[in-house]
Amino acid sequence: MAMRPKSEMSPPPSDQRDAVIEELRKGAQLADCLRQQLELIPELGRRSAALANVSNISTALVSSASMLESNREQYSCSSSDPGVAAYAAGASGSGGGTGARNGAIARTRKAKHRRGTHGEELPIREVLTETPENDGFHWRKYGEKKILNAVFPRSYYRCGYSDEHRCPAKKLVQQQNNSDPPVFMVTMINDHTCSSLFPADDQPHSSSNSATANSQVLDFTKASPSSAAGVWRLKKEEDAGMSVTVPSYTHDELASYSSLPLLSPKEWEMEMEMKSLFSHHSGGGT
DNA sequence: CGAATTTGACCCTA
DNA sequence: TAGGGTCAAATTCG
Repeated sequence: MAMRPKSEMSPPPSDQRDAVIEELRKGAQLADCLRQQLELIPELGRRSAALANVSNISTALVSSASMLESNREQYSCSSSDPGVAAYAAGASGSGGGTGARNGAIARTRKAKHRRGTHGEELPIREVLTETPENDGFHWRKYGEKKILNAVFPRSYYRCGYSDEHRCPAKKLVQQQNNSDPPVFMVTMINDHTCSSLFPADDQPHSSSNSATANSQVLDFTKASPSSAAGVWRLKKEEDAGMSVTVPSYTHDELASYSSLPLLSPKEWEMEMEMKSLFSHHSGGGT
């Protein structure tokens, strides 16, 4: 959204884009079928890992489709005012539905604020997710702030390896609504420079149980119950001996949560990683 | 006991 | 001056 000026984007022809969207949808449906099959795996650890992977694939596909759709809407819309888009985002963004206009203002101001010390643009990605922690990285919370016109506080995380590896990656997590499960807006700031520096067995919390081969995906690092509902839900399900199913959603489901484009490039990257993983040793683990 | 989280204060920007 | 972002001491947790 705030990644590049629209003028720099060169959208594919609409019919071609529709075809791509259709293919992505099919992929998401197939992933869903695969997930149902994976539910039958008896071993909890394996099943959890596989389900998480499939869910990531599904989410990536859905997000990509919605991203394309969102672009189509942008190009078909004559408005070039970024504030209009920000307003649309804020209108459904703040859970109580209050203060949409002010929310838009805050967002605009924030976007300006998020620059490097020398005024350079920071790489920012916004992702809607039910599992804000489930992105495969180790995060350390360094702050929480009640945001004006937002029902829920915003949590501030930085890469857990920011000190050791000088990783500049940061993440802002804000709960969007009070639905079950709640949806979080995750804003990623800066890319990880440490991602290749910590193998699975280097993770401080080996919560990856038996699924060590995929533990980068399953690195549910600790987080406060108040700010990471996804985590407590996962833990709850584990405690109850249930399968850990990271939820995936259809575009319509996600669209009902927010009108924001559902960007998840990180998950896209993860999917690419997984594809290469599967191609190297199909089956991954054992 | 070390690591992670919480939380109020402080700083910076618009 | 208001509001968002960060720091750091205190607290909690494993």
